[in-house]
Amino acid sequence: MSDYLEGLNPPQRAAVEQMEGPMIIIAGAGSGKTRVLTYRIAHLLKNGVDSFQILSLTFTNKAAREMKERIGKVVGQSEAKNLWMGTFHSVFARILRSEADKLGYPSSFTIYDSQDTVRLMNSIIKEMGLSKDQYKSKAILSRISQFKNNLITVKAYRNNPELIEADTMAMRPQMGAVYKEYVDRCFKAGAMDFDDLLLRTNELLVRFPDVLSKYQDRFRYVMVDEYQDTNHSQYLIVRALADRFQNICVVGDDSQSIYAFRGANINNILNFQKDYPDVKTFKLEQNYRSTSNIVEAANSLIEKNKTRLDKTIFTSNDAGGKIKIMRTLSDGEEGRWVANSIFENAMNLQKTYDDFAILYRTNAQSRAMEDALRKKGIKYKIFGGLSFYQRKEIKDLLAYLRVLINPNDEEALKRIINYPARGIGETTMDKLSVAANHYNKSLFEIISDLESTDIKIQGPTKTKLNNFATLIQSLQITAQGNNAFQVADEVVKRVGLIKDLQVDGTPEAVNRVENVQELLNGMKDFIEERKEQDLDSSLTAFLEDVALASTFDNKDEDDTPMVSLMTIHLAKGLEFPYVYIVGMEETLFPSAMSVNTRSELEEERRLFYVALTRAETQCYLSFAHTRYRWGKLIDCEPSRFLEEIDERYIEHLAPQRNKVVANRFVDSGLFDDDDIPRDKIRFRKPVTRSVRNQETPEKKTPFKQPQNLRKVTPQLAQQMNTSKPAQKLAAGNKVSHAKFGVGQVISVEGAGVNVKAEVKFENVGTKKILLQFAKLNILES
DNA sequence: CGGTGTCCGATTTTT
DNA sequence: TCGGACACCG
Repeated sequence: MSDYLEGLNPPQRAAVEQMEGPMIIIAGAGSGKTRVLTYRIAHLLKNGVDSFQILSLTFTNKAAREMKERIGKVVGQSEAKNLWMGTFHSVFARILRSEADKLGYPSSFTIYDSQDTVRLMNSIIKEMGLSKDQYKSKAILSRISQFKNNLITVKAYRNNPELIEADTMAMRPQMGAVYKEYVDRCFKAGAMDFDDLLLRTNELLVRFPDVLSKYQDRFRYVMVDEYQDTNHSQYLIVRALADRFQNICVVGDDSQSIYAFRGANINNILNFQKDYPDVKTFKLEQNYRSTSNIVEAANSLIEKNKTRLDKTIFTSNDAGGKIKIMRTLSDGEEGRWVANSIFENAMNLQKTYDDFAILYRTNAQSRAMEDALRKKGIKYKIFGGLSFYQRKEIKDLLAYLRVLINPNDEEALKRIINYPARGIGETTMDKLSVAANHYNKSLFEIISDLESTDIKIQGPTKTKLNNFATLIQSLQITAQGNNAFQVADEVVKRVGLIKDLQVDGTPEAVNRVENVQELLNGMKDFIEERKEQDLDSSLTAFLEDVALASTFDNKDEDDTPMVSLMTIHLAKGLEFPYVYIVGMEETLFPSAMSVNTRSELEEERRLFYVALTRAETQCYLSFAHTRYRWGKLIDCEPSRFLEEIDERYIEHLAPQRNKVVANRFVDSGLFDDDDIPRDKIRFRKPVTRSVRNQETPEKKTPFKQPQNLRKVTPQLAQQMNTSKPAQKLAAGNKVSHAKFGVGQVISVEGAGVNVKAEVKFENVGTKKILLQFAKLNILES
């Protein structure tokens, strides 16, 4: 019956059995945190708490799903399915839908993803006539994100001279106006961005005490996982909800806080004890995951951080192998070494590729690894990067669906209004925008009732717009009473979304058609799954799921063992027997952006700590002396983090470089035991080299990517030149052109349809002209 | 209006 | 080095 308590160690068990009151579980890496969380919920349920009364917030959808499943195994699936469990964003999106009218939003509001917000910001900056160099949309958006996560509304911003001053100093005096316009436009479009899901929840709870009261009463037990990564906005929500019953349990590890860059506030966990004076604290300090060498190495590293909670991770696991450090000359060699090492380990130790992971600081580093793995014939999968749902063809279809549900969704509408091409161009769109602004209506409202405006749009264009409106309206009718899959299928057919692609026939087009097909299949699965669980399976629900899905939520259909490649951020919460952490170099890891302040550097160190503690059996670190970055070959120095690990736990695989004549490489001094102050060396900027890499470029073999993974740029088959050369044109020829007049050919380049000539015209100067189009008459050769 | 070529910026991490 | 945004021509 309560046998689930048996396998727990004393602190774990104590945490599980503590049901009431505020509590914090400080859970070191690999200390069985998920287990404790799972069992604690099961324990609550077994002790008479209603599953509807438990709210459990996790960091990823995947974590939520897994936990739900595990709880189901203890208490039964039917009981588990009523739990409110999910990410902050998905749980509160759900609540916001049911309360949307209070905030003036439609319950079918759209969730803008980052691509949508960038596009919107671009148009705002353009429309406001601001310089796009001073107002970089990404920078503006991240500033706005900061505001929102700290509950600084437009109004609050305007009343805050300090912020205004700061933005003025940063050459962005219009920041407030941009912020206002952005918020207004989202609101008009019935759209929320990621931050709005939290901000609007706060608004809801503050402005409507009865709503707050309702959810306080409902969620008598609140649990938050990865508490160290919550931002201020999330903090306030949790606090408000738990205020009545004070049954709040947060779990986290300050040493694994790695999301400060997007607003996570490590003080939320550091100060939890101050927020709830009668808090009960539980520390899970025994690591069950890794060898003691790994645990001790990680400990010796994280000790270098000043701001941390007091805890000591220990393990009774075997010592295992030491952390192995490999030094290579180039990033290419690093890749080859990793691939070889994985190959040999898999062979010698009888491991499958699932047991291996390659972790890196930046996505760009994956390329060298991919090349090497591919060459070695090792299967791999990349997490992160462009997700399935971000692909053009998928976004196009989703945009149609979004418009059906919420025609005011401006970004979706702009995306599809002329795709497939309907002859509705920029000029028309500009006119519509102006009208929308003038009449304070959405674009779609204007389009569907052109007559009531004095908009000057010509007959043919008018017809096109009317046709578009009719198409959408009739699809909207289809959308009623049909499920998500049926609607999408209908859209594909009626709109002719994949027609061009099917005709096209290039491998790339075929792939796109397959992707669309896969989305349709995905929708079928979604509907079935949701129905089984008695959950909302509407189109709205599907779109929400997609908007909040992360790369991890892709379902893996291919189960051949593959090496996992991902950024360290993505690796949090995962574990692998063999872990390779690559690119251990200054300015890469720690990132050049993070070495200026202590807190940023400490976050990088925590990131490294997270990376190390992913490894169960063996951990490898590698760095290269040269690396291609920004298309240039640059010199690199070993990361300072390498020498922050206690030597006792380290083994160098390559001869150290101090005594050898390292001719072209300036000695970084890393392995020297000299007395030169480290800073002097470390902060030296890498030198850009002009020397080209001597290695012969590897020939890329066509490679079929596994499903759902980041797409490798399709290698378009070189277009064969079947058409006859347009003209026999050579340098020196005298030619005439209808528009440019007479000139002399300077050079001819390119092949087939791409033949172009550089011609120096007497009157208009030098032009490059594609012979396929331009009619050049040869006057003299 | 639509397709193609050119130029510019990106590379810190993402729910 | 590569992809996206923009300009320009037909």
